[in-house]
Amino acid sequence: MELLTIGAFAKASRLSPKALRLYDELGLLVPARTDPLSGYRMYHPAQLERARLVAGLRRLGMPLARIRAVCDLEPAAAAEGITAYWAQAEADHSARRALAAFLVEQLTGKDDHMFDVEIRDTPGRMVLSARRHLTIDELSAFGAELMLRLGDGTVPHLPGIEGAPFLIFYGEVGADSDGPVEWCRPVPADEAERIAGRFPDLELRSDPPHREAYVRMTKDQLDAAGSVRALQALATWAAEHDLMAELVGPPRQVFFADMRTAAGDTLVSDIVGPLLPE
Amino acid sequence: MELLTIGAFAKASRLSPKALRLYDELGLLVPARTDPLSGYRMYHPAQLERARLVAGLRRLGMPLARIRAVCDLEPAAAAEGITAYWAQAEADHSARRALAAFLVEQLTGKDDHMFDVEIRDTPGRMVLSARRHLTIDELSAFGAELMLRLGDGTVPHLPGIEGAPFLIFYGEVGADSDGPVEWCRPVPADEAERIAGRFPDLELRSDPPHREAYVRMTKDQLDAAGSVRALQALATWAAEHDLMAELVGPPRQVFFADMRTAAGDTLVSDIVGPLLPE
DNA sequence: ACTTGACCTTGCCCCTGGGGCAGGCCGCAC
DNA sequence: GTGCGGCCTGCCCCAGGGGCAAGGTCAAGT
Repeated sequence: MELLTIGAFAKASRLSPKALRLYDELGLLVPARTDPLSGYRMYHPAQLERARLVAGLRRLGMPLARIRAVCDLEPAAAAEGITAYWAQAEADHSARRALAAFLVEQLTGKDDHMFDVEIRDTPGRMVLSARRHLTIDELSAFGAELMLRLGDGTVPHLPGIEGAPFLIFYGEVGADSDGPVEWCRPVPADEAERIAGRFPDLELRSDPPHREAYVRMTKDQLDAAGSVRALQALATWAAEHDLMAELVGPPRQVFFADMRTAAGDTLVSDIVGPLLPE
Repeated sequence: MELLTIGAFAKASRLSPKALRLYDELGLLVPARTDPLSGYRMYHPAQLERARLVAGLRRLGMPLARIRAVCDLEPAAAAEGITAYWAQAEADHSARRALAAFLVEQLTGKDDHMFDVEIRDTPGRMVLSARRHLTIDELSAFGAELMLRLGDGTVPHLPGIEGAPFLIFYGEVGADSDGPVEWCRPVPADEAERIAGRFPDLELRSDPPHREAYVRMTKDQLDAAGSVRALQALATWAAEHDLMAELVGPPRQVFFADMRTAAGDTLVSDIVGPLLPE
């Protein structure tokens, strides 16, 4: 039951001596004894268990700092830590899988539809809004519930496109990224205070007037890939028209038709890039 | 249709200016024009397409060198390149998934069976061997075919464990790693030449005498996780007995029972770590 | 004509997780 | 003693940028 030199321990643990020196320096896997004169590191065979765990976690791609945290837990908690890490890794991987499919589809040119970008001036108006962290799955459910509560019979709406409810994407929204997003429902200015009193969980604020570029989308186009392509079309359009500096603020999505009852090829929503006013 | 500054192009492509400068330097995405006096980089809107492809591939984790190769292909070939890259990423990911499950299982202690390590001296003998690159799926099929050709009725075998066919793992073997491995079938020395003449695709060589440590495994234990744990047990044993320096050479697996007909709890195979003789 | 502020440039150091090498000890066998 | 192999520290290197500093540019406002 003697101690092992770094080389022998490296062989037994399938870690490199270099890595073992690094882990020593970081306090992640400290040799049982270090000769004060020669500096030789000596490891105890019982340290193999931890060394193998470290090696395994590194092969999973876990950063050393997190490995240290996991290793300092009891086995059951460590297992949970690994499970949690791996769940995140799975989520990241499936996001990348979707991206890979998107890129391949773009390149094979299966969907070379060009979006038409339009421009319009949107007046300032009061909105009732709710800001949340939501993934893409929760997004439409939350929106539907909100629009039900704020339906035409309950709350009067402004005429035209500026009366349509919209969504502001302050951050990326995907299967595992969650915004934040803000659902907004325009309300007539003269009744805004009264209406807001009936919805204490919603914020009343004003959305300033601005110009905006938008792409009109059918219901079928409104999947994740379609939204990305619409946003790209907006950016391309702005770049071509020397308007990138004016393209400011988080993107929006305006819903002007009922998503549940619309046919697939019906225009239902605008993907919007706010521009500086004039 | 003016040119864009690096900042505007960065916004439109969702790449950072820093990354764009790097890609310029690497020749991956060279600005349409670089002012020779000021050094200002100016990008054409049409370059957005390539920039977005680069950004997407980076998000997939593809290295810049490979991105350059992919981007310089025609779209169809580039799509194939991405598909190939992603297939590898999927394979890596599922290997890591298996490892994560293994580590969690180890920590939750569901299988805390301790292997007994034994030691024996194996005499030198002649072997007929075939060396191949095989994944874990192909391994047993190839072995079964070989053993059928070299069955007892066809080729005489040595008595005892040293007559059993064995496998040498020169490299890791998994779902996506493929060795190489070498199947070996011991043959009597005095008939070796004659037998070898009948199998021109097999190599006749001598396996030198050596001492070896081994773990005896039941059929049920012989999955990937079990083999890993057996190899770990060998290394732990060697470490505890101050024999790491003697534990040399690639690991082996000796098959002394018929894998197809054996019951799950029958001892069928030894996982072997060759030691230096004496 | 100036100033101001936003934007751009290069250059440097930082990060992770090591690999590889140089120069210098250590320890063991002969 | 004298190799030889193993071990030590220290240094530079990699990808793929982030961040900051010092300084040049550009366009708009005064």
